Amino acid sequence: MSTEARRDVFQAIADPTRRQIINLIVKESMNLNAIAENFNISRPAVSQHIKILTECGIVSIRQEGRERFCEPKLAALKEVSNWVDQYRQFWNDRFDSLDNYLTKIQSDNNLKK
Amino acid sequence: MSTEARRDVFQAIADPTRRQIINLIVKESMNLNAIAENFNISRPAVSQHIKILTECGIVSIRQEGRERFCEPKLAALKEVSNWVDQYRQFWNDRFDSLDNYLTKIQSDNNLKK
DNA sequence: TATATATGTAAGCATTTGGTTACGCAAGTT
DNA sequence: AACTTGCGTAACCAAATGCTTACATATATA
Repeated sequence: MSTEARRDVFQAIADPTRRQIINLIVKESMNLNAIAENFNISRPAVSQHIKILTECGIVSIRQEGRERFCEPKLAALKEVSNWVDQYRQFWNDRFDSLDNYLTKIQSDNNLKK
Repeated sequence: MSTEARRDVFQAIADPTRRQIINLIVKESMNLNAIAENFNISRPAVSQHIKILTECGIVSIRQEGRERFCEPKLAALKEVSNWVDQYRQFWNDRFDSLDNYLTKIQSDNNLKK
């Protein structure tokens, strides 16, 4: 994790631990120690994951006394949703079952030219 | 990219170059050199990206003489689609506009307990 | 057959990533 | 005031990532 970098939602969700963190706090807002209890990694490691999630807008922090509660801001996942949605047709159409839909798409493209 | 590792769809799409490759070949099946022409990185670098995409099932190769055409198998993105879909409600519901839907979810959870 | 083309792969390298331990500090508690 | 709790961050480290160049191999083509 180290210092910093350009944070990106796709990169943020690439890590399985971070996906698990999202899945945890979506059920219930949790403070950092509570989150860390669910993993075998150290508390600072979790803290760094949270930092990444915060930096790319997937998580927001609500301070409450000395505790910091993590809340998901899942609208940040819209970017991923939009990206993947543009390809949805390619596995939903009737050619899917024939396992040759790609060839079909290919020939469609050729027709357009 | 290096040698090998446990390939994962989420990790595969984390790289912007790989997302661009997907976007290229979905329009038209292309061989490796044709793909590489679209990037400023070397041909072997593209080859390694293709390898990763192949290993996690997003791309398949159709050999044709000495050329190898890359075709997308976008059903592999289903995993991403399913993952992100489970959170879709959290940015589609009416609380979204109030920007406090998370608080709502939180209180819902509390009620259930 | 000799050459050109299309590609894979190994080796090397700088950077990033994900983890650790050690420490510091603010906010509660005694 | 002294102690405990919750957390951030720095320093360090091993492994992974993304790239390069160099080379090998298979398939056309002249």
